[in-house]
Amino acid sequence: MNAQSTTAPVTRDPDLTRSRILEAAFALFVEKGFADVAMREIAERSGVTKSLIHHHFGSKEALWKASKESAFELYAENQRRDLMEAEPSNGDLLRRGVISYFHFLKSHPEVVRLFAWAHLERDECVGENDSELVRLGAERIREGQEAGIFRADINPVHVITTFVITCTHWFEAHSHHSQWQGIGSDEEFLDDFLKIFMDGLKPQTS
Amino acid sequence: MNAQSTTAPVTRDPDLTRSRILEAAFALFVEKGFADVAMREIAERSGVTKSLIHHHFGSKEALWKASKESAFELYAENQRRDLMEAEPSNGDLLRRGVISYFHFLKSHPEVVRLFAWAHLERDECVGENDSELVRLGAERIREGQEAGIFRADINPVHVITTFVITCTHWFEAHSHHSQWQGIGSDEEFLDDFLKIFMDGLKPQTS
DNA sequence: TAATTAATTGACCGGCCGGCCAGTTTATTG
DNA sequence: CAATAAACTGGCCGGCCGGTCAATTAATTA
Repeated sequence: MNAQSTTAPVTRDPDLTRSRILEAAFALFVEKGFADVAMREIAERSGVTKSLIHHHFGSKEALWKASKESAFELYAENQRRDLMEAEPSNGDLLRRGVISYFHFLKSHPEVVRLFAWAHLERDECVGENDSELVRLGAERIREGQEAGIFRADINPVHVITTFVITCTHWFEAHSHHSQWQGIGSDEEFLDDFLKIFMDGLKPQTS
Repeated sequence: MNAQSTTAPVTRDPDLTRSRILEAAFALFVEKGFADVAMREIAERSGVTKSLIHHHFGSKEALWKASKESAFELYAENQRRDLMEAEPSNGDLLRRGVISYFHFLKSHPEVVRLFAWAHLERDECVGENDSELVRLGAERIREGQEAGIFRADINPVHVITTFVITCTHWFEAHSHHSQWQGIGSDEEFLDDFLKIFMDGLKPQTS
């Protein structure tokens, strides 16, 4: 036990520091949005000086942007995997896609909330980022339409939009409709939505 | 032209003042949310002193609450009218309800945004306020199910939830999906959604 | 009209905001 | 090992924050 043993053995790891800051900022932004988070809070939560945050990220805005980007990475990674796995093009493909999307959102409420904050500040990069994914999804729908699996009188992009919107807002406004008498659980709602959605997409006889 | 003619003829109207303050606050809260609005801005916009706002409303939080309530009044008034007009119970009733709801949101973006802010701060009064409306709507669906107009294997509340969620999020996340290549106009999306929704609700043969 | 009440003002408060800067300490490099 | 760069700290800045208060002015009441 030498003289220095009382002070922590200070070893530096800039990458770890950076990620710790981002992690803390992310959590706070998710919870309270950009305007209501103070740099001081982020500093405290990440166990780091306020100045050090500026050293690594430059400004609060930059940190906010980085948070949004890391949320989108989570999102995009999952979506890409979904599209890859979706190779076997049986009729059930879309159904499984919706279920997978729903459960991704359910298990990643941070992403849902961060996107919601971004929407309110009319952030456009969110849409830029996943437009390619939507394009791919819509292409699959179009194929299904040509194969006679889905009705052909609907814009394929609107098919994707419909289920994306429904899943997203189900979780985004949970505090709202969870108070509605008689409303079911996540799974029960998903089941009912899928009945309407999948049957509504069938080629209509009449 | 007497000596006082240069100074404004100061006549007081507390009610007008109050509503001017609320109007300014409402607009700012809609645009930037609670945290990012300063009392000073509200004062400036309404042409009134900051102290006077406190005199009339007490605090920033109270003004925020008043804004949310006035948004809900707009919302509820419209919904009630919709339900009243919906007396003739032909099969087309639901379709017209959805269309009406969609156009209400389209013409009241302030309401959409204020509700979105409220969701993010996990405000629960929004849901409390319209749960009665949802109950009435769900009752209509249930009647339709008993009459054989709608499929009976779905929770009526989920039918209401599905279209409310879709319409709301369509406008809430406009900045997001408006960037998706090939997406249509408001009306085109509504048409396509209605095709899926209405046909998905029909009693299924298979 | 005198007295009381309510609307309105401007100056002011402590406290927090994001950001900066001059330093110290550790790591890297030559 | 010396020198340079990078990580990191604490203290400080001007400015804005929501809120208060005493004083002034207009409306109401007796």
